[in-house]
Amino acid sequence: MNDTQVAAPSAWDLAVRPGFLIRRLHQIHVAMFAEECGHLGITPVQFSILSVAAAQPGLEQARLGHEVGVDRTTLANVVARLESRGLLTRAQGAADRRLKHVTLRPDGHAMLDAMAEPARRAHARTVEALVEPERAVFLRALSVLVAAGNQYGRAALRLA
Amino acid sequence: MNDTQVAAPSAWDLAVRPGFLIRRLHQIHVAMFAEECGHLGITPVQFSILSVAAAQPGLEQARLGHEVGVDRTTLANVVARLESRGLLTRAQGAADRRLKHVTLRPDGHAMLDAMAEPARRAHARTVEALVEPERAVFLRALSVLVAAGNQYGRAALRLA
DNA sequence: CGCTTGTCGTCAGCGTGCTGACGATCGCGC
DNA sequence: GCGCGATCGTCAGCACGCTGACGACAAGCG
Repeated sequence: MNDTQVAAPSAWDLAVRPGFLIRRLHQIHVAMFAEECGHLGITPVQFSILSVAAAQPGLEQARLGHEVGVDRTTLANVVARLESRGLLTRAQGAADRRLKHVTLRPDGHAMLDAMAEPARRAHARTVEALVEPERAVFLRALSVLVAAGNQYGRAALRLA
Repeated sequence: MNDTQVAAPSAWDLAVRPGFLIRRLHQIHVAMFAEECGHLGITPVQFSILSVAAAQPGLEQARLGHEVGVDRTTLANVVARLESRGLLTRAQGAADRRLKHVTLRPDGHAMLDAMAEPARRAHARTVEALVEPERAVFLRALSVLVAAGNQYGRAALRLA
């Protein structure tokens, strides 16, 4: 071990800090997603929201946020953008008037269809550099870490 | 196999999309980092910039951005914040007057010292849920993916 | 010398993600 | 019925990260 004194910054290279690598990989994935899907003007988060909204029509914003791991404030912004583009609608709840139910419109379904193939490519390319035994291990480890840390932040997933 | 028609969104669960997991893990790490270091008012990106600026005093903004994988526009914002807090200085270059050389001030070094231990904990906790053989494999895979995708986006690392 | 090309820092603008706060509403206990 | 706490959506404000554009400057070329 070293003296706790030794804080020589180059000794603790950025490239070995897990959080640093995760941030960079996220940037890389977003760039690849933009390359594949940019012409459609949809971001990864918007794609996730459309996917869940298609699978569970009428879901209210709070639950939708839990499904996609998006903070309710952020979700309101993103959904507002998608609504203004005519991809979905927000309807105030009848039983509980606090809720706003989100439902895809035809353009939203069409967008999902158009995105299926390019989005699949973007996700595949993100982990393409790993050869097969490692890739599966990596993705499993990723799932483990996300499940373990799910309670952190405002955007905890519902996790079934 | 399915008809390409079948776009049933729940069939392609969010939780198996690599990019989705990476985004969530990044959120989780940021939350853990805030929990450990929030009282110091420093974010992960700011910590990376301070680290590199300490190791390579006088580095200009462009190179600094390449070292930390931060777009030059974003870097200008972050550095401006750190400067306004007195943690570093920006000095216009003498030889090349386009450049702005970034150098840590004493408060910046003190901040790095104060952050060393909590930041180390935040990074460790991010991958804590993996037991040892898998953790090393995961981190190596992360490095491989970052190296492979480094050229994407505006924030490519210099990679030695 | 002047022109072109390229780099560096900056700006405006947008999207994601967080905090802290607020009004509106619901459910519970009384 | 009424108040109390909890929840839902929203707002203001801030930090990252990107695009496209711009002025300032450097370096190469004719």
